[in-house]
Amino acid sequence: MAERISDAEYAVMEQLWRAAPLTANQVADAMAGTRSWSIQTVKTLLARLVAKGALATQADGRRFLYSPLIAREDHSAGAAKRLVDRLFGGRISPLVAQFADAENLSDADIAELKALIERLEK
Amino acid sequence: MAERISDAEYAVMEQLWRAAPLTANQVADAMAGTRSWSIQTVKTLLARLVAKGALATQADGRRFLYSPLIAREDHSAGAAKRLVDRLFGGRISPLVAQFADAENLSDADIAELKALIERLEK
DNA sequence: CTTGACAGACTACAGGTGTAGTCACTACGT
DNA sequence: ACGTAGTGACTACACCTGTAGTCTGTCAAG
Repeated sequence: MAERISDAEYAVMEQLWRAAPLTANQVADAMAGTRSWSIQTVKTLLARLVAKGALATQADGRRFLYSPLIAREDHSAGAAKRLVDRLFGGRISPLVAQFADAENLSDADIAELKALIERLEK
Repeated sequence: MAERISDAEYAVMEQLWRAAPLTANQVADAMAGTRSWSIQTVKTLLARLVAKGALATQADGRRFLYSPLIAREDHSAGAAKRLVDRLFGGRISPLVAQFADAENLSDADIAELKALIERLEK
C-alpha cells in the first residue's frame, strides 16, 4: 500500500534515505541543520512512519534502529504522478511548459531535457 | 499570498476554472460526476475558499455567484514548483526521467516534449 | 543500592481537512 | 397569508498533522 507521507514525515524519511539504519537520536542530530525539532518530535514522526509501514525497526539493545521500507524513488514517483494527474491531466509536457513560462528552467535544465528526450526516442 | 488549497477544495476550484461564475448549486451539480458530495459539503468548501481568498463572491439576488480569484496556472505552477523542489531538488529532468522509467510516457508525450524543447532552445 | 541519563510508549493539543447536519431567512406558488 | 423549497451561516465531529510533554523502564556510574 502506498501510504501517505506528510511533509514533516518526509523530512525524516530523507535522513534515512541518506543513511540507514539510524537511531532516533542520530536522525534528530542529522536534522538539526534543516529543522529545529525537539527529539520528541522526531520520535513521534518516526513512530508514525513505523505505524504507516514506511519504516522498519530493528532492536539494538534497548533502542531501535530505523530503516526505510519504501524506496525514495517509489515515493517520489508516486507523489509526482499524483500531482501530474491532478494538475496537468496526467501529461508532463504542460508541466514542463509551465516551468519554462515561470522562468524556472535554466539552460542546463533545457540541455538535460534535450539529452533525455533524445535518449527516449531511440 | 499563495494560499494553501486542499484536495477537496481543489476539486471545487476546478469547476470554477472550467466555468464561472457559478452558484453553489451549479458547482455541486457540475461535480456530481466526479465526487458524490452533499450540497452542504460543497457549500462548506466554497465558504472556506472564500475565506482563503481563492474565490470572489458576487451577490445575485439572495444567493452568491462564485468566481476564482487565483488563476489555475498560478496554482498549478506553485504546487508543481513545491513538489519539484522537495522531491527532485528543483530540477525537472529527474522528474521526467522518472516518468519515463515508470512507463508513464507515451510516444505522443515524448513528441510533445521534443517540440517544446526545440521551441525553448530557439 | 541509588540515582541519573536515555530509550521508547503514551498523551496532549491546536489547527487543517473531509464530510455533513441544523438554523434562519426569504421568495414564490397556491 | 402560508407553507415550501432553496440559500447562506453556523455548528459538528472524526481524523490527520505539527509540535511537544510526561511516564516508565533500564543500563551505567558511583
